[in-house]
Amino acid sequence: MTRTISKVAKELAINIETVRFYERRGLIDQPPKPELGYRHYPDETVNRIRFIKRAQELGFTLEEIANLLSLNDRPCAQVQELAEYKLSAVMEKIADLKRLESALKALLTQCHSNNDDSHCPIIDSLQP
Amino acid sequence: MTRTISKVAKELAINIETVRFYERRGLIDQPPKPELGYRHYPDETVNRIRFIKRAQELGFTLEEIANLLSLNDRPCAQVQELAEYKLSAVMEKIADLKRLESALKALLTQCHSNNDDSHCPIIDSLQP
DNA sequence: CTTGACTCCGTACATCGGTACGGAGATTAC
DNA sequence: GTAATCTCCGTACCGATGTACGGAGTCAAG
Repeated sequence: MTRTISKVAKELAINIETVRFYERRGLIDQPPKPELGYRHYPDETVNRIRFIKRAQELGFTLEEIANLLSLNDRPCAQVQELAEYKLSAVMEKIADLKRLESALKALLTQCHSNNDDSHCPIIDSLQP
Repeated sequence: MTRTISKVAKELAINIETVRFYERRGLIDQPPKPELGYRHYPDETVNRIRFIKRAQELGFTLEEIANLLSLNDRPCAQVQELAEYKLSAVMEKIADLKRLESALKALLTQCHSNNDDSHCPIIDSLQP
């Protein structure tokens, strides 16, 4: 059951280089190099990378994920704190984007009621 | 009325380096260097940078802004198209972030009804 | 005239999350 | 046994938007 790096990558549908990158970042351990042959990767590594990928989907950065991994079996309160911080960042970003959405919609509305194609309300709004 | 680069930067509350960066990117022209002394920047440059900054607030990238600038006095339809594309990107991003928001909120709710601090539902949810 | 502030220019560095490359050695398939 | 594939390792690069640095020239105030 020797799982070389390419097996890991295939299993997780990621790039070999990404696995190495996570090793360099200290997110996963690099297994020892045997006297003969290639390194082989335990289940734990695969599970850890799955953890990383799921946490990424929740919007955590690799640095925050390193943090989460080190908190494993640590106070739930600390994990909560990180999640709450992330939630507030997400909510703020949503608010920003909604403002942007409104501004763009308003400008487009102006364009739609404009019948002079050689002159654009959006461009006007950007002028000094 | 000589406006050197630092005057431009101060007037717009940006960095000198940023002005130079926009020159390198071709977003603004670099004024000719006089035989004696420093370059001086016309009103037009200041206005152009204001345009750039406003367009950035609407979420356009520098590349898109270069596009907008070149469209100045061009068909409104082309500007609209860019704005519509940008609007749809913004809306998609909002939808993504809302999904994320829900997921984080759900996890935090689980944490709040958890009374064992040494064990965290969020961490559990990330495990294989 | 000297000192300090400003400009000019090219280049390198920063972030974030990877991706690409290249050469040497190891392994596997036929 | 030989060819094709894989691994290992270090390093460089991507895109986006700047920021920082260093040395030489220039200007302005006292």
